[in-house]
Amino acid sequence: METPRRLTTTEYAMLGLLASGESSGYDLARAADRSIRYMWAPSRSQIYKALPRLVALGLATSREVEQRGRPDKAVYRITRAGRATLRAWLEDDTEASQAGGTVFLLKLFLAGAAPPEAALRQLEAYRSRLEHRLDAFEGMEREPSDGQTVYDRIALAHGIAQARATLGWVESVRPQLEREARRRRRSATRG
Amino acid sequence: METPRRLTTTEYAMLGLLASGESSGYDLARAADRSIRYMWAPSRSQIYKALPRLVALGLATSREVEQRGRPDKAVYRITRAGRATLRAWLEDDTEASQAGGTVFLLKLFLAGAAPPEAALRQLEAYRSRLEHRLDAFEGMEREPSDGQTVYDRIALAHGIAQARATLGWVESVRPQLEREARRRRRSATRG
DNA sequence: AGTGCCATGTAATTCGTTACATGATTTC
DNA sequence: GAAATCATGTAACGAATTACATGGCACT
Repeated sequence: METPRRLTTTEYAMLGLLASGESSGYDLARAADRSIRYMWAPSRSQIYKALPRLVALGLATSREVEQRGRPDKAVYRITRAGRATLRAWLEDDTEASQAGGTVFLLKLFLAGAAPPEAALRQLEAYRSRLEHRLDAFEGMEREPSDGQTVYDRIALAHGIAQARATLGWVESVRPQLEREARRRRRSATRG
Repeated sequence: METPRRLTTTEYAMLGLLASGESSGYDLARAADRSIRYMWAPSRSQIYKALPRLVALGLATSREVEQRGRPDKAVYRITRAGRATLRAWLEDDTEASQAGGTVFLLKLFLAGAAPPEAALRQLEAYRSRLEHRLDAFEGMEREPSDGQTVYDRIALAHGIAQARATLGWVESVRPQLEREARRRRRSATRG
Protein backbone atom coordinates (compact mmCIF):
# COMPACT_ATOMS: atom_id res chain seq x y z
CA MET A 1 0.00 0.00 0.00
CA GLU A 2 1.89 2.98 -1.28
CA THR A 3 1.36 6.71 -1.33
CA PRO A 4 -2.11 7.59 -2.62
CA ARG A 5 -1.43 9.52 -5.80
CA ARG A 6 -4.09 10.10 -8.39
CA LEU A 7 -4.69 7.19 -10.73
CA THR A 8 -4.53 7.30 -14.50
CA THR A 9 -7.66 6.92 -16.55
CA THR A 10 -6.50 3.48 -17.63
CA GLU A 11 -6.22 2.42 -13.99
CA TYR A 12 -9.71 3.71 -13.23
CA ALA A 13 -11.02 1.96 -16.31
CA MET A 14 -9.49 -1.33 -15.13
CA LEU A 15 -10.95 -0.82 -11.66
CA GLY A 16 -14.29 -0.22 -13.30
CA LEU A 17 -14.13 -3.44 -15.27
CA LEU A 18 -12.95 -5.36 -12.22
CA ALA A 19 -15.97 -4.06 -10.33
CA SER A 20 -18.10 -6.55 -12.20
CA GLY A 21 -15.95 -9.53 -11.33
CA GLU A 22 -12.56 -11.16 -10.94
CA SER A 23 -10.57 -11.30 -14.14
CA SER A 24 -7.14 -11.82 -15.69
CA GLY A 25 -5.23 -9.19 -17.62
CA TYR A 26 -5.88 -10.91 -20.88
CA ASP A 27 -9.59 -11.15 -20.24
CA LEU A 28 -9.73 -7.52 -19.20
CA ALA A 29 -8.14 -6.58 -22.49
CA ARG A 30 -10.81 -8.57 -24.31
CA ALA A 31 -13.58 -7.06 -22.21
CA ALA A 32 -12.23 -3.55 -22.80
CA ASP A 33 -12.12 -4.17 -26.52
CA ARG A 34 -15.73 -5.30 -26.52
CA SER A 35 -17.12 -2.59 -24.26
CA ILE A 36 -15.20 0.62 -23.70
CA ARG A 37 -13.14 0.58 -26.87
CA TYR A 38 -14.70 3.74 -28.27
CA MET A 39 -14.09 5.68 -25.08
CA TRP A 40 -10.83 4.20 -23.87
CA ALA A 41 -8.58 1.76 -25.66
CA PRO A 42 -5.53 0.82 -23.59
CA SER A 43 -3.09 -1.59 -25.17
CA ARG A 44 -2.63 -5.01 -23.61
CA SER A 45 0.78 -4.22 -22.24
CA GLN A 46 -0.64 -1.08 -20.73
CA ILE A 47 -3.15 -3.19 -18.85
CA TYR A 48 -0.49 -5.62 -17.69
CA LYS A 49 1.40 -2.75 -16.14
CA ALA A 50 -1.63 -1.09 -14.58
CA LEU A 51 -2.81 -4.14 -12.66
CA PRO A 52 0.25 -4.61 -10.42
CA ARG A 53 0.07 -0.90 -9.64
CA LEU A 54 -3.50 -1.36 -8.43
CA VAL A 55 -2.32 -4.21 -6.22
CA ALA A 56 0.54 -2.11 -4.83
CA LEU A 57 -2.00 0.57 -3.92
CA GLY A 58 -4.25 -1.94 -2.17
CA LEU A 59 -7.06 -1.40 -4.65
CA ALA A 60 -6.98 -4.95 -5.96
CA THR A 61 -5.60 -8.35 -4.99
CA SER A 62 -4.11 -10.92 -7.30
CA ARG A 63 -3.65 -14.64 -7.20
CA GLU A 64 -1.89 -17.03 -9.52
CA VAL A 65 -3.98 -19.61 -11.31
CA GLU A 66 -2.27 -22.63 -12.85
CA GLN A 67 -3.49 -23.75 -16.23
CA ARG A 68 -2.86 -26.83 -18.34
CA GLY A 69 -1.39 -26.14 -21.73
CA ARG A 70 -1.24 -22.38 -21.10
CA PRO A 71 1.07 -20.20 -19.06
CA ASP A 72 -0.14 -19.54 -15.54
CA LYS A 73 -2.22 -16.47 -15.26
CA ALA A 74 -2.80 -13.87 -12.57
CA VAL A 75 -6.40 -13.05 -11.77
CA TYR A 76 -7.31 -9.80 -10.07
CA ARG A 77 -10.12 -8.91 -7.72
CA ILE A 78 -11.15 -5.42 -6.64
CA THR A 79 -10.92 -4.64 -2.91
CA ARG A 80 -13.11 -2.53 -0.65
CA ALA A 81 -10.61 0.29 -1.00
CA GLY A 82 -10.70 -0.19 -4.76
CA ARG A 83 -14.46 0.16 -4.86
CA ALA A 84 -14.27 3.29 -2.74
CA THR A 85 -11.64 4.80 -5.03
CA LEU A 86 -13.70 3.97 -8.08
CA ARG A 87 -16.81 5.46 -6.53
CA ALA A 88 -14.98 8.66 -5.62
CA TRP A 89 -13.80 9.01 -9.20
CA LEU A 90 -17.28 8.37 -10.58
CA GLU A 91 -18.62 11.07 -8.28
CA ASP A 92 -15.94 13.62 -9.08
CA ASP A 93 -17.28 15.98 -11.71
CA THR A 94 -14.26 18.26 -12.08
CA GLU A 95 -12.79 16.47 -15.07
CA ALA A 96 -11.01 18.69 -17.59
CA SER A 97 -12.89 19.21 -20.82
CA GLN A 98 -11.57 17.19 -23.69
CA ALA A 99 -12.66 16.50 -27.24
CA GLY A 100 -15.18 13.71 -27.63
CA GLY A 101 -15.93 13.65 -23.93
CA THR A 102 -14.41 10.21 -23.66
CA VAL A 103 -13.72 10.31 -19.94
CA PHE A 104 -17.24 11.48 -19.25
CA LEU A 105 -18.56 8.61 -21.34
CA LEU A 106 -16.36 6.15 -19.51
CA LYS A 107 -17.73 7.35 -16.20
CA LEU A 108 -21.26 7.12 -17.52
CA PHE A 109 -20.59 3.62 -18.77
CA LEU A 110 -19.35 2.56 -15.36
CA ALA A 111 -22.00 4.50 -13.43
CA GLY A 112 -23.54 1.33 -12.05
CA ALA A 113 -20.69 1.15 -9.52
CA ALA A 114 -21.62 4.49 -7.91
CA PRO A 115 -24.76 5.92 -6.30
CA PRO A 116 -27.42 6.81 -8.89
CA GLU A 117 -26.96 10.54 -8.36
CA ALA A 118 -23.40 10.36 -9.65
CA ALA A 119 -24.41 9.86 -13.27
CA LEU A 120 -26.69 12.88 -13.11
CA ARG A 121 -23.97 15.02 -11.64
CA GLN A 122 -21.60 13.92 -14.38
CA LEU A 123 -24.20 14.80 -16.96
CA GLU A 124 -24.63 18.29 -15.54
CA ALA A 125 -20.90 18.92 -15.46
CA TYR A 126 -20.61 17.67 -19.02
CA ARG A 127 -23.40 19.97 -20.14
CA SER A 128 -21.67 22.89 -18.50
CA ARG A 129 -18.38 22.14 -20.23
CA LEU A 130 -20.15 21.78 -23.55
CA GLU A 131 -21.83 25.13 -23.12
CA HIS A 132 -18.58 26.87 -22.34
CA ARG A 133 -17.03 25.31 -25.37
CA LEU A 134 -19.96 26.28 -27.55
CA ASP A 135 -19.77 29.85 -26.25
CA ALA A 136 -16.09 30.00 -27.10
CA PHE A 137 -16.75 28.67 -30.59
CA GLU A 138 -19.61 31.06 -31.22
CA GLY A 139 -17.41 33.91 -30.05
CA MET A 140 -14.77 32.91 -32.59
CA GLU A 141 -17.44 32.78 -35.26
CA ARG A 142 -18.67 36.28 -34.47
CA GLU A 143 -15.21 37.79 -34.23
CA PRO A 144 -12.93 35.98 -36.65
CA SER A 145 -9.24 36.32 -35.84
CA ASP A 146 -6.93 37.90 -38.38
CA GLY A 147 -5.64 35.39 -40.84
CA GLN A 148 -8.77 33.32 -40.92
CA THR A 149 -9.30 31.14 -43.98
CA VAL A 150 -12.27 29.25 -45.35
CA TYR A 151 -10.81 26.11 -43.81
CA ASP A 152 -10.65 27.63 -40.38
CA ARG A 153 -14.27 28.60 -40.55
CA ILE A 154 -15.33 25.16 -41.70
CA ALA A 155 -13.37 23.47 -38.91
CA LEU A 156 -15.04 25.83 -36.46
CA ALA A 157 -18.47 24.88 -37.81
CA HIS A 158 -17.61 21.26 -37.03
CA GLY A 159 -17.07 22.06 -33.40
CA ILE A 160 -20.27 24.06 -33.22
CA ALA A 161 -22.34 21.34 -34.88
CA GLN A 162 -20.98 18.68 -32.56
CA ALA A 163 -21.45 20.75 -29.44
CA ARG A 164 -25.04 21.59 -30.32
CA ALA A 165 -25.93 18.00 -31.17
CA THR A 166 -24.35 16.79 -27.96
CA LEU A 167 -26.26 19.33 -25.92
CA GLY A 168 -29.41 18.01 -27.54
CA TRP A 169 -28.42 14.50 -26.52
CA VAL A 170 -27.91 15.72 -22.95
CA GLU A 171 -31.46 17.00 -22.75
CA SER A 172 -32.86 13.83 -24.23
CA VAL A 173 -31.13 11.51 -21.77
CA ARG A 174 -31.58 13.46 -18.58
CA PRO A 175 -35.08 12.06 -17.96
CA GLN A 176 -33.80 8.56 -18.60
CA LEU A 177 -31.09 8.99 -16.02
CA GLU A 178 -33.59 10.42 -13.56
CA ARG A 179 -35.92 7.50 -14.06
CA GLU A 180 -33.07 5.07 -13.57
CA ALA A 181 -32.01 6.89 -10.40
CA ARG A 182 -35.53 6.59 -8.98
CA ARG A 183 -35.65 2.94 -9.92
CA ARG A 184 -32.36 2.26 -8.20
CA ARG A 185 -33.36 4.14 -5.09
CA ARG A 186 -36.60 2.19 -4.90
CA SER A 187 -34.91 -1.15 -5.25
CA ALA A 188 -32.33 -0.10 -2.65
CA THR A 189 -34.94 0.81 0.00
CA ARG A 190 -37.24 -2.06 -0.87
CA GLY A 191 -34.47 -4.65 -0.38
CA MET B 1 19.18 14.56 -42.11
CA GLU B 2 18.33 11.25 -40.49
CA THR B 3 16.30 8.22 -41.43
CA PRO B 4 12.86 9.23 -42.71
CA ARG B 5 10.53 7.74 -40.13
CA ARG B 6 6.93 8.81 -39.79
CA LEU B 7 6.43 12.03 -37.85
CA THR B 8 4.22 12.46 -34.82
CA THR B 9 1.09 14.53 -35.06
CA THR B 10 2.72 17.22 -32.98
CA GLU B 11 5.57 17.44 -35.48
CA TYR B 12 3.16 17.72 -38.39
CA ALA B 13 1.22 20.36 -36.50
CA MET B 14 4.39 22.38 -35.97
CA LEU B 15 5.31 22.01 -39.64
CA GLY B 16 1.83 23.23 -40.47
CA LEU B 17 2.19 26.32 -38.33
CA LEU B 18 5.67 26.98 -39.69
CA ALA B 19 4.21 26.87 -43.20
CA SER B 20 2.79 30.31 -42.64
CA GLY B 21 6.07 31.82 -41.56
CA GLU B 22 9.28 31.70 -39.55
CA SER B 23 8.71 31.47 -35.83
CA SER B 24 10.28 30.67 -32.47
CA GLY B 25 9.20 27.82 -30.21
CA TYR B 26 7.58 30.19 -27.79
CA ASP B 27 5.62 31.92 -30.51
CA LEU B 28 4.55 28.59 -31.98
CA ALA B 29 3.20 27.61 -28.59
CA ARG B 30 1.21 30.84 -28.47
CA ALA B 31 -0.03 30.38 -32.01
CA ALA B 32 -1.06 26.80 -31.29
CA ASP B 33 -2.94 27.91 -28.23
CA ARG B 34 -4.82 30.50 -30.22
CA SER B 35 -5.60 28.35 -33.24
CA ILE B 36 -5.42 24.58 -33.02
CA ARG B 37 -5.94 24.23 -29.29
CA TYR B 38 -9.22 22.37 -29.64
CA MET B 39 -7.75 19.86 -32.06
CA TRP B 40 -4.20 19.53 -30.83
CA ALA B 41 -2.72 20.96 -27.66
CA PRO B 42 0.96 20.07 -27.27
CA SER B 43 2.73 21.40 -24.20
CA ARG B 44 5.47 23.96 -24.64
CA SER B 45 8.21 21.55 -23.75
CA GLN B 46 6.79 19.14 -26.29
CA ILE B 47 7.18 21.80 -28.94
CA TYR B 48 10.72 22.60 -27.85
CA LYS B 49 11.63 18.96 -28.37
CA ALA B 50 9.83 18.60 -31.68
CA LEU B 51 11.57 21.50 -33.40
CA PRO B 52 15.15 20.19 -33.23
CA ARG B 53 13.84 16.87 -34.55
CA LEU B 54 12.41 18.66 -37.55
CA VAL B 55 15.79 20.28 -38.12
CA ALA B 56 17.58 16.94 -37.80
CA LEU B 57 15.27 15.55 -40.48
CA GLY B 58 15.95 18.46 -42.81
CA LEU B 59 12.36 19.64 -42.66
CA ALA B 60 13.20 22.95 -41.02
CA THR B 61 16.21 25.16 -40.41
CA SER B 62 16.95 27.16 -37.31
CA ARG B 63 18.97 30.22 -36.53
CA GLU B 64 19.79 31.94 -33.27
CA VAL B 65 18.48 35.43 -32.74
CA GLU B 66 20.01 37.60 -30.04
CA GLN B 67 17.67 39.70 -27.98
CA ARG B 68 18.16 42.50 -25.49
CA GLY B 69 16.73 41.82 -22.05
CA ARG B 70 15.55 38.33 -23.07
CA PRO B 71 17.33 35.05 -23.56
CA ASP B 72 18.41 34.40 -27.13
CA LYS B 73 15.84 32.57 -29.11
CA ALA B 74 15.93 30.07 -31.93
CA VAL B 75 13.68 30.79 -34.87
CA TYR B 76 12.67 28.05 -37.28
CA ARG B 77 11.82 28.12 -40.93
CA ILE B 78 10.26 25.32 -42.93
CA THR B 79 12.30 23.90 -45.84
CA ARG B 80 11.27 22.66 -49.25
CA ALA B 81 11.45 19.11 -47.91
CA GLY B 82 9.34 20.20 -44.97
CA ARG B 83 6.64 21.57 -47.22
CA ALA B 84 6.65 18.39 -49.25
CA THR B 85 6.34 16.26 -46.11
CA LEU B 86 3.50 18.41 -44.85
CA ARG B 87 1.71 18.23 -48.17
CA ALA B 88 2.04 14.45 -48.30
CA TRP B 89 0.51 14.20 -44.84
CA LEU B 90 -2.34 16.52 -45.75
CA GLU B 91 -3.04 14.39 -48.79
CA ASP B 92 -2.89 11.08 -46.96
CA ASP B 93 -6.43 10.04 -46.11
CA THR B 94 -5.66 6.73 -44.37
CA GLU B 95 -5.70 8.13 -40.87
CA ALA B 96 -7.03 5.82 -38.18
CA SER B 97 -10.46 6.70 -36.87
CA GLN B 98 -10.43 8.37 -33.50
CA ALA B 99 -12.95 10.04 -31.25
CA GLY B 100 -13.62 13.68 -32.02
CA GLY B 101 -11.87 13.47 -35.38
CA THR B 102 -9.15 15.77 -34.11
CA VAL B 103 -6.50 14.77 -36.62
CA PHE B 104 -8.93 15.19 -39.48
CA LEU B 105 -9.78 18.65 -38.18
CA LEU B 106 -6.13 19.53 -37.89
CA LYS B 107 -5.57 18.54 -41.49
CA LEU B 108 -8.60 20.54 -42.54
CA PHE B 109 -7.35 23.52 -40.61
CA LEU B 110 -4.00 23.35 -42.36
CA ALA B 111 -5.46 22.50 -45.76
CA GLY B 112 -4.23 25.75 -47.27
CA ALA B 113 -0.75 24.22 -47.51
CA ALA B 114 -1.88 21.45 -49.85
CA PRO B 115 -3.63 21.34 -53.23
CA PRO B 116 -7.33 22.16 -52.96
CA GLU B 117 -8.38 18.58 -53.70
CA ALA B 118 -6.72 17.36 -50.51
CA ALA B 119 -9.36 18.82 -48.22
CA LEU B 120 -12.11 17.18 -50.21
CA ARG B 121 -10.36 13.83 -50.06
CA GLN B 122 -9.97 14.19 -46.31
CA LEU B 123 -13.63 15.00 -45.99
CA GLU B 124 -14.63 11.89 -47.94
CA ALA B 125 -12.39 9.66 -45.85
CA TYR B 126 -13.78 11.19 -42.69
CA ARG B 127 -17.33 10.59 -43.87
CA SER B 128 -16.51 6.99 -44.57
CA ARG B 129 -15.01 6.46 -41.13
CA LEU B 130 -18.04 8.11 -39.54
CA GLU B 131 -20.38 5.84 -41.42
CA HIS B 132 -18.53 2.73 -40.37
CA ARG B 133 -18.63 3.90 -36.81
CA LEU B 134 -22.32 4.70 -37.01
CA ASP B 135 -23.02 1.27 -38.50
CA ALA B 136 -21.15 -0.38 -35.64
CA PHE B 137 -23.10 1.66 -33.10
CA GLU B 138 -26.44 0.93 -34.71
CA GLY B 139 -25.54 -2.75 -34.75
CA MET B 140 -24.87 -2.63 -31.02
CA GLU B 141 -28.19 -0.89 -30.52
CA ARG B 142 -30.10 -3.54 -32.45
CA GLU B 143 -28.32 -6.47 -30.79
CA PRO B 144 -27.46 -5.49 -27.23
CA SER B 145 -24.66 -7.54 -25.71
CA ASP B 146 -25.37 -9.57 -22.57
CA GLY B 147 -24.88 -7.54 -19.45
CA GLN B 148 -26.10 -4.30 -20.96
CA THR B 149 -27.33 -1.67 -18.52
CA VAL B 150 -29.27 1.53 -18.94
CA TYR B 151 -25.97 3.41 -18.76
CA ASP B 152 -24.46 1.44 -21.60
CA ARG B 153 -27.42 2.23 -23.81
CA ILE B 154 -27.27 5.91 -22.98
CA ALA B 155 -23.55 6.07 -23.72
CA LEU B 156 -24.23 4.35 -27.03
CA ALA B 157 -26.88 6.93 -27.88
CA HIS B 158 -24.24 9.61 -27.39
CA GLY B 159 -22.04 8.06 -30.02
CA ILE B 160 -24.96 7.70 -32.41
CA ALA B 161 -26.11 11.29 -31.93
CA GLN B 162 -22.62 12.65 -32.50
CA ALA B 163 -21.98 10.53 -35.55
CA ARG B 164 -25.28 11.55 -37.15
CA ALA B 165 -24.77 15.23 -36.46
CA THR B 166 -21.26 15.08 -37.82
CA LEU B 167 -22.42 13.36 -40.98
CA GLY B 168 -24.89 16.20 -41.39
CA TRP B 169 -22.05 18.67 -41.03
CA VAL B 170 -20.11 16.81 -43.71
CA GLU B 171 -22.90 17.23 -46.22
CA SER B 172 -23.31 20.89 -45.38
CA VAL B 173 -19.65 21.76 -45.89
CA ARG B 174 -18.89 19.73 -48.98
CA PRO B 175 -20.21 22.44 -51.34
CA GLN B 176 -18.20 25.05 -49.49
CA LEU B 177 -15.02 23.04 -49.94
CA GLU B 178 -15.83 22.50 -53.60
CA ARG B 179 -16.37 26.19 -54.13
CA GLU B 180 -13.11 26.98 -52.41
CA ALA B 181 -11.30 24.39 -54.54
CA ARG B 182 -12.64 25.99 -57.71
CA ARG B 183 -11.67 29.41 -56.46
CA ARG B 184 -8.14 28.27 -55.70
CA ARG B 185 -7.75 26.54 -59.05
CA ARG B 186 -8.91 29.69 -60.82
CA SER B 187 -6.52 31.93 -58.99
CA ALA B 188 -3.72 29.43 -59.64
CA THR B 189 -4.25 29.38 -63.42
CA ARG B 190 -5.03 33.06 -63.67
CA GLY B 191 -1.75 33.96 -61.98
C1' DA C 1 3.94 -30.84 -41.11
C1' DG C 2 3.56 -26.01 -41.66
C1' DT C 3 1.02 -21.66 -40.73
C1' DG C 4 -1.35 -19.02 -38.04
C1' DC C 5 -3.69 -17.78 -33.85
C1' DC C 6 -4.64 -18.15 -28.72
C1' DA C 7 -3.03 -16.88 -24.25
C1' DT C 8 0.22 -15.17 -21.49
C1' DG C 9 3.42 -11.87 -20.67
C1' DT C 10 8.29 -8.67 -20.99
C1' DA C 11 11.33 -5.20 -23.08
C1' DA C 12 12.66 -1.24 -25.71
C1' DT C 13 11.43 2.91 -27.27
C1' DT C 14 8.92 7.03 -27.83
C1' DC C 15 5.72 10.36 -26.42
C1' DG C 16 4.02 13.67 -23.37
C1' DT C 17 3.38 16.09 -18.83
C1' DT C 18 4.83 18.55 -14.81
C1' DA C 19 8.06 20.78 -12.36
C1' DC C 20 12.09 23.60 -12.20
C1' DA C 21 15.44 27.52 -13.64
C1' DT C 22 16.53 32.28 -14.95
C1' DG C 23 16.44 37.05 -15.57
C1' DA C 24 13.96 41.05 -17.31
C1' DT C 25 9.57 43.68 -17.22
C1' DT C 26 5.35 45.20 -16.06
C1' DT C 27 1.79 45.90 -12.48
C1' DC C 28 -0.10 46.95 -7.96
C1' DG D 1 9.55 46.95 -3.67
C1' DA D 2 6.89 42.57 -3.96
C1' DA D 3 4.34 39.81 -6.95
C1' DA D 4 2.83 38.35 -11.18
C1' DT D 5 4.05 37.59 -16.02
C1' DC D 6 6.82 37.27 -20.10
C1' DA D 7 10.20 34.79 -22.65
C1' DT D 8 13.11 31.50 -23.09
C1' DG D 9 14.30 26.91 -22.17
C1' DT D 10 15.92 22.00 -19.40
C1' DA D 11 15.21 17.91 -16.56
C1' DA D 12 12.80 14.21 -14.41
C1' DC D 13 9.31 11.35 -14.63
C1' DG D 14 5.35 8.78 -16.14
C1' DA D 15 2.39 6.87 -19.71
C1' DA D 16 1.59 4.45 -23.95
C1' DT D 17 2.95 2.02 -28.15
C1' DT D 18 5.37 -1.44 -30.74
C1' DA D 19 8.05 -5.21 -31.04
C1' DC D 20 9.59 -9.45 -29.15
C1' DA D 21 9.20 -14.15 -26.64
C1' DT D 22 7.08 -18.62 -25.72
C1' DG D 23 4.57 -22.79 -26.15
C1' DG D 24 0.45 -25.15 -27.12
C1' DC D 25 -3.50 -25.90 -30.17
C1' DA D 26 -6.34 -25.80 -34.34
C1' DC D 27 -6.86 -25.88 -39.03
C1' DT D 28 -5.62 -27.33 -44.01
